[in-house]
Amino acid sequence: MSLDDRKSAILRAVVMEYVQTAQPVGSKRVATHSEVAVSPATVRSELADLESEGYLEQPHTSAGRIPTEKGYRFYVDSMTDGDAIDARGTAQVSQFFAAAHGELEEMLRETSHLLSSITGTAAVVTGESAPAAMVRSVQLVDLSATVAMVVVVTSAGAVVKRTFDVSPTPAGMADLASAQKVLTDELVGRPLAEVAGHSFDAKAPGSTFAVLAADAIANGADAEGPQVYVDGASRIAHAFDARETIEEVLTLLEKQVLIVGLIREILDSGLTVAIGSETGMKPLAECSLVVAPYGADGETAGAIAVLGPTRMDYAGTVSAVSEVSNRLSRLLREE
Amino acid sequence: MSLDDRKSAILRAVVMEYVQTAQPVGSKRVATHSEVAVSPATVRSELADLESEGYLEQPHTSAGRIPTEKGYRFYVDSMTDGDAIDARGTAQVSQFFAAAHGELEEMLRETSHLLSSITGTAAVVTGESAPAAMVRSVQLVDLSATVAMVVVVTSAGAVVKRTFDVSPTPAGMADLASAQKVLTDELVGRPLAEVAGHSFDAKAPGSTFAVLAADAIANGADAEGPQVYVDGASRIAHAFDARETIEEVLTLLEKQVLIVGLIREILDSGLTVAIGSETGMKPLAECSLVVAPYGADGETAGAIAVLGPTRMDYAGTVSAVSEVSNRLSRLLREE
DNA sequence: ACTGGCACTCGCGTACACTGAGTGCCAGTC
DNA sequence: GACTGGCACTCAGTGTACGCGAGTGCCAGT
Repeated sequence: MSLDDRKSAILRAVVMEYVQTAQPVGSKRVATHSEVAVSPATVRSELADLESEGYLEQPHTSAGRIPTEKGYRFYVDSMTDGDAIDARGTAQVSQFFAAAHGELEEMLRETSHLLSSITGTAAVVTGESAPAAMVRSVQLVDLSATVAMVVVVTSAGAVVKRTFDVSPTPAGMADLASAQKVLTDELVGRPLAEVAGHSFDAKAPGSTFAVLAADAIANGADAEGPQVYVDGASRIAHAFDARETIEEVLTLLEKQVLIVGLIREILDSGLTVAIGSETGMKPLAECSLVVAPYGADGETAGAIAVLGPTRMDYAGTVSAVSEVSNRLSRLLREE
Repeated sequence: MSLDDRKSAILRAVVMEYVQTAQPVGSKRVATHSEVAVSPATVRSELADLESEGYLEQPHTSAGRIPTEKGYRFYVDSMTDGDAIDARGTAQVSQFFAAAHGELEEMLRETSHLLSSITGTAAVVTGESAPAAMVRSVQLVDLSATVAMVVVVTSAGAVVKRTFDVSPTPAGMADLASAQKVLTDELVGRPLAEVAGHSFDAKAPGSTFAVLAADAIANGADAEGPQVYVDGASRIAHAFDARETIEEVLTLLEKQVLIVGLIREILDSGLTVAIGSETGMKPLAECSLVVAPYGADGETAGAIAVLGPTRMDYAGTVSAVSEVSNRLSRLLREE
């Protein structure tokens, strides 16, 4: 099934040319602007073969060829690391991570911005999914006579907070304090996910409060899910001409439904490229998604992804995503 | 300067018709589809007057009229509360606030979603700007040997967190605890803004830590600014046909530069409608912005806003924004 | 003061021819 | 046998011409 060298070179040339110009590319162009040293007529014959094998298609008879999904897929699979060299982007990434400061959430937000600006399209970064983290600290704060708030700090430095109604039980500051002690004693060091199932000693002072607080946190952790940072959504408007497509893609980004599939995608494999229908989402028929996990010590902390048109610079994007994912992982490891 | 009754009625009819159909409206249409009971010829004469006075314009000679900014402005100024009746929207708002639960940030996020879905365009909600809030609780958490985190809960239930490097001072858990006591004693009840200028008693145990933590918080509060929730950005793609416009507006929403001007806008006045160039931003030449403050007890906690095309349903949008702002304020007051 | 009528203006859609990029195929060459 | 130049063919895109129709401004009549 693999193509001979010349076909492969021609296909790669077509993809690269099309990505750059957004115009169907013809035999003459390939013959001139690539390392393939044959005449247009020969190229034409090869192009016809590639088309019949499904790697290319013609918008109409008298036009050049554009890659099909299969064509892109071949191109991506045949990419070597040599394609990835992009000094400007790498420098930008290095600079960014050198200047990175402590706040994780803030940094993830900025990471999405970085990725978007390097790749020139939309970027998505997901944060650590809450349930996996350990409880490091629990604190109760009374906000009013009837409402209190429980604040949990996790091992990753994330904060989960949740208000709850204390009116059912006659409240007092002392109860709050003892409830906090109960919570601290029993929950610190355990995974956040276990808070839901934890049973408290009903006799301990303040345990009624503690239960309320734990319930609140458990509900909150379920409801919230992982943090998601999106940047460069506006660049989607640049990539397509059909307003309808733009709207659909933006809606998807906004709903953050995307990331569900996205996270599943990278569970086992590492850096993944999904092209068009491979994303499994109808509105993304004309999009490609480059995803990579990040995390320290084999643990996946989250994912970074770039969403762009199928007609995107795969070499540059893949190298950018890969670079960012590595640096991000290293940073987490050092902390 | 005010228009006579008939001119006014005709102008209003043109605006409403144009908002609905997006087509330039001609004399015949006005004569038929409105309460103005005169012949098209008469309407034509009036339209010509309105045009020469700058309320309307013609895309080209043989087309109908569309409102100018001045025309929209007149329409908005002449709106009465009677225009605002929209049972469906009101019901939706009521239902939303009846089901509202405690978490402020979460609720503001959902509020932006609500506004966007009622009005069918983009919505922006800003949260309380941090510096104004009171410190309700301070807690220190050690994350690693060299990094600690300070978590401040404010009176509004917001959480400000910040990591800082403790390596300069030989650390110990005991110091952390006493630093926390110092911070709690000295800061609770004060505005967050004053944390920056606060001077600690250098002799107290843990005061070195306390200073580091306070600095971290002060820096963080400066850097972060108010929370901003944007929803329905994708709907912008629906409103314009020029990809360029879409991209510019989306970029603006993304950069959140918008909200700076927006907040200034509503400082003194209450609910405000800014039409086209009135927004003071070039990319918003074809947009209008409906802004209202919300907050309890005369204190402005934040702003809610809707951003749509100049050709928008002002009556419906204004009533929705006004309704949401009122309900939100009431909710805050009750807490 | 309003109205009907009329000549006029233009954007828009259709029709049509022309151009040019690109193709497939074939005969000729190395 | 593989490659190439040449040729006829296809067809999107562009420009021009033209009729249609919506809408206008103006004017004379009520």
